Amino acid sequence: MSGVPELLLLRLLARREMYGYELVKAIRLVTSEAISLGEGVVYPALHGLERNGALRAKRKTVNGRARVYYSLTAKGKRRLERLQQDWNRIQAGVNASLDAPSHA
Amino acid sequence: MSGVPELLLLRLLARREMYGYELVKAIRLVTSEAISLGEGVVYPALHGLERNGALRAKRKTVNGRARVYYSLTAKGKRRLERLQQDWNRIQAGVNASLDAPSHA
DNA sequence: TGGACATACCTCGTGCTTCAAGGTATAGTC
DNA sequence: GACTATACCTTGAAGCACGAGGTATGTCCA
Repeated sequence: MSGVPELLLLRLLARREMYGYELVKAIRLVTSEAISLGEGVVYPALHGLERNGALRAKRKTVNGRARVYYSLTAKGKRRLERLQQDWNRIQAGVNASLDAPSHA
Repeated sequence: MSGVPELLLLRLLARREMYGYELVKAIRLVTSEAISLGEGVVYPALHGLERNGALRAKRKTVNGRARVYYSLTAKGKRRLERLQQDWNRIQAGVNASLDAPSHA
């Protein structure tokens, strides 16, 4: 039903490559604290997306810190588009319910 | 994260009392097929909401058919308001992420 | 020197939600 | 007598999300 975490990750990574820890903070920031995904959600999600070919991982060391940068593959782009459609569909459905008249 | 099914059920029941089978069809109808909750989702959800005092159940027989009508309690109304706020928060967060600029 | 804090990665166990599939029974229709 | 619609329900499996924990390095300050 949800898949929101995956959608957010893919969307951010569609713009530029980022690493896990950065994504955790970026999501809090972009959503003005409305959504806060813990590391326990983000890391497993990234591994899963890499495993099924939606993401590509690249290891880099910056300031003596090991980072794992992720970027979207073609498959990941397709997946993002589909999740985005799903989200729009659900959003429309829920909002219709919230606004709906007392019903016929 | 989600709680969408619960939100939809409470929202519909806030307008008028309804029974399970009716709710299943109403959700499909109101959301133009965008969201379709099976009976395996709806019945357990209703039972759970009744158990914790958000709903009141009333048995009626109509046309020889046994129906269980549900209506909101005061507690259910409060729960609905909270879920609705959560939903708005999440919706805003996700949409902000979708629109967000490439980031600073 | 050592303590605290931020950075950066990770896993594990638990529990909740959701789903599809199946099961019962009555009423109406052909 | 068979099929469809109404109406209720449970169960088992799968997927998701979360908090709590664990490791290690760099920085800053006292």
